[in-house]
Amino acid sequence: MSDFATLSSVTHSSSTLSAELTNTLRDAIITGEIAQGTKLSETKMAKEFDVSRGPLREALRRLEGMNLIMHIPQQGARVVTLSRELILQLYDTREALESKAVALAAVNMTSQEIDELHREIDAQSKQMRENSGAFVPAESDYRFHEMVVRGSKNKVIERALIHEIYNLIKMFRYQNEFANTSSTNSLIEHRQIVYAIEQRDPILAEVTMKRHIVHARERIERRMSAN
Amino acid sequence: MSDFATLSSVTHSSSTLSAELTNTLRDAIITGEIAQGTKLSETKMAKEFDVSRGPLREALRRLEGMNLIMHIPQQGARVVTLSRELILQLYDTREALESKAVALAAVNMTSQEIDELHREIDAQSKQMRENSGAFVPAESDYRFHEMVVRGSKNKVIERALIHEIYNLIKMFRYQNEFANTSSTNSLIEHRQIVYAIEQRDPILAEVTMKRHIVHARERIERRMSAN
DNA sequence: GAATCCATAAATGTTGACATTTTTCTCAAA
DNA sequence: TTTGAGAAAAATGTCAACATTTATGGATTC
Repeated sequence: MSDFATLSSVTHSSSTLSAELTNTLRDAIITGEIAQGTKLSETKMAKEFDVSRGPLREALRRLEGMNLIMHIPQQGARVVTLSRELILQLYDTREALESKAVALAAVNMTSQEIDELHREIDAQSKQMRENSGAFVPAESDYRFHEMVVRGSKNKVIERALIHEIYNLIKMFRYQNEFANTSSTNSLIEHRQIVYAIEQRDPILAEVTMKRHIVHARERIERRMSAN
Repeated sequence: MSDFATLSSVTHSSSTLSAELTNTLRDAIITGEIAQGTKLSETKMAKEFDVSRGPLREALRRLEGMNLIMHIPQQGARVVTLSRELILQLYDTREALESKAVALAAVNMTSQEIDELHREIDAQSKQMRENSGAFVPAESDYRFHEMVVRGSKNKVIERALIHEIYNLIKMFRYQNEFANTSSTNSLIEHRQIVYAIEQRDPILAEVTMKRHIVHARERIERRMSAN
């Protein structure tokens, strides 16, 4: 555990202390600064972050809602452990939600939003030409997928993915280099997805997205030994 | 609002006060005892339930994670309002998640679990023959769908549905008689779903479940005027 | 009569202390 | 050495009071 109060200084100020703590702890968990499986002692953390236990406990309840920690009454909270099983289940869930999201996006996105998608994958293309390494940068990949999800205009799907799935996937990718967004294939698939949206073809969009995520899942399953 | 502490006496005791409060408030919101859009005043509720604001606030953070309330910093929490838009988005989300769940269930369910599914729909069949009213009882319908979801063995999908989707759908159905599980068609569709699982045919199971939920969605969309 | 400002009231955010449960450590006995 | 009981320590659960922000209401002005 050591001293994970270090990140707190960098955190942008939110409206309430509890909300700030939530963001700080979320980031510390995603990056692994607080390791998987760590017991989150309220008393120790309250001292480290120099806050009282009230707001801290509220932040823990929120992180529980994000699937980032598990809480057992009378025993406390632990950071989630990313087992091979959980990762694959996350990708199955993502496949279901995000393929539906892109089908809706094909109907509901504005042409302006589609333009933004183009700009994002053009940037990806440029970065991959410049850097010899054939990887879509993680941040850009997240932006792309979040733009699609927001384009669905479905707040329930949006919240489920962004609030409860993506954080865990980010955590996994941040802490496992081999999980990174991979080859030029991803960029090609991104182009296919945008094409389907542009054609206002929800079925094509859904199939294309499904394949994109299944590919990612397969890549991960292959590279992951037992865990 | 009036006196929504009445239900608290019926609540089964959980391990912590905060967890009890969460369940009590969840039920009160689902039944409409606390009406949609109601401002949830911490001070008033603390008095009514005779608890301090600490555990109450933690319960509110959890209900927020269940999509049952919305919280605005420095302003407080309100019970969610079930707009026509939100209901349809819930059903779209459910369609995506539950059709994936049943596909997984077709692969992962034990034959013992499938037997339980049979018992449940047999009970539904019996109840519909006895009561002239051609409705699948809501509680039995929930049990059926939850058994399927658990059968997927995917904890992420299970939590998303049970924790964040079903509560809102229960709330909608409880507060709108017209939203009830409808005709004999539902029972037939349940039988088709069990058949597909029994055949270990994930694709058939997925298509069948998707149709089942789309039908429910269409029924609701028809019966709902603007909102 | 409507709008604005200020004082008051009330609500949310935060804190530190108390209560109860769980964990840890010590010491004795098998 | 290992096991078990019991006391001590530490952790989680809960409460009541304080701080700060937001909402309310009446008086004043236009």
